[in-house]
Amino acid sequence: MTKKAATREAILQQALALASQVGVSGLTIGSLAAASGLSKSGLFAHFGSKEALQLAVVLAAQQQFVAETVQPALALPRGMARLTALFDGWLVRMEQGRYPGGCPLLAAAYEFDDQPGAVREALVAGQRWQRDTLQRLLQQACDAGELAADCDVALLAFMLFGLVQSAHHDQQLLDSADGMALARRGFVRLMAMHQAG
Amino acid sequence: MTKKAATREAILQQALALASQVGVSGLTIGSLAAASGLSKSGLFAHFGSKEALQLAVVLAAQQQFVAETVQPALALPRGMARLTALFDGWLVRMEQGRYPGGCPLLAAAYEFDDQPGAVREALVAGQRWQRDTLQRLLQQACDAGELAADCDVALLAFMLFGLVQSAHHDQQLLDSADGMALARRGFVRLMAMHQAG
DNA sequence: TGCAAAATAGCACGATCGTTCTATTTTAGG
DNA sequence: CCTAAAATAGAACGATCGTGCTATTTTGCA
Repeated sequence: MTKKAATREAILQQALALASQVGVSGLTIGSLAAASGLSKSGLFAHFGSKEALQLAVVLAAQQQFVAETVQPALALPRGMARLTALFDGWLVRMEQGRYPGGCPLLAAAYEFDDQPGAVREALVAGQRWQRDTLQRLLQQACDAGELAADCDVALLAFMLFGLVQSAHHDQQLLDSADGMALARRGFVRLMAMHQAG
Repeated sequence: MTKKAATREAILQQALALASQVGVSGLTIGSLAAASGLSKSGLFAHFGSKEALQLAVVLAAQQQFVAETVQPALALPRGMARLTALFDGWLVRMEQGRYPGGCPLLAAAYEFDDQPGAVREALVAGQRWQRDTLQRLLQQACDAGELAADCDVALLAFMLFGLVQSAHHDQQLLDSADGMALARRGFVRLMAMHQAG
């Protein structure tokens, strides 16, 4: 019983690395089986369908992001400390190349935005949660008096997410690390612009 | 001789619509042939290989973007007028759903960032040009005294591109038109922040 | 340690992929 | 209008796709 879960976990790790390079929809039972050292049918039995596999991959990516980047930030005190940790952890995560071919979730958003189904639903839910989290942390910084009380948290969350996307784009397509520095400068500037007082 | 070009153009239009939904790498000779009313081999003869087809699709998308959004903006006087026209035209373009499944070029950036070849090269070149253009227009606004002389045009271009990506993301994945309004508010705020004087 | 159960392999299937070849239709120029 | 050339269709190829089915191996428990 524990073997199945362990194998499944190993498959999903391989799948995440592979999906970051060829996309979640570019994943193939055959190639993933070869990468995992399993037979096609042996791997297939773990999921039952390709869509179930894709869904499992997306959920695994989301859980890893939360566990490795969001949770550590939430351990810090509310306000700018927590907010900065989340944003910077996000950038560090992609800077260090957590996945060889870029963030699988950002890529999947583009792949599945026109493909109705469980995968798309999971991506939407994850994205909503992420945006809400960002917004909540911004609001906490306002409440703590570290950001202006009247600042537009929805807009700020929107712009911070834009910084992350631009940084990802620069790193993955343009092979330029400048994006990270630009994103950090953008963050500092946005925060300074909405400082309390 | 003119027939071939016309058919090729028609194919590429179909291909752009299709690629915006399934991605440039999700394009299939068979499905594209069916959508174009041609036979598989008839269509294939126009390009010679799948990679050549993908490259043609990307180049067509780039040319359309330049012709339909960049050129009109360049017709306006330098400075904020031209810059605003470019940014707003960009948003209007996606707001109106120029392609049914979102911008094929943004999606292709995620698909091909790990796939070396001519397609990736074309995407990189196009992206570099676009970023340079944005930066140039920002610099013109500085030179015209409409933006602060010392403002960081590289960072501003980076952030404006982030706004566009966030808006696209919200519209395509979250089915939310709010992203457009947020992007416009972000633009206004960024410009106000760097106003001269 | 032996045995039911769980996990995996092997094989086959229809479908579709990109591509090549040859035949047929359609086009444009003399 | 006729005809060489251009454009398209049709059929076939090996490969790979996702997915069933049945055997075989491996596991955990009595």
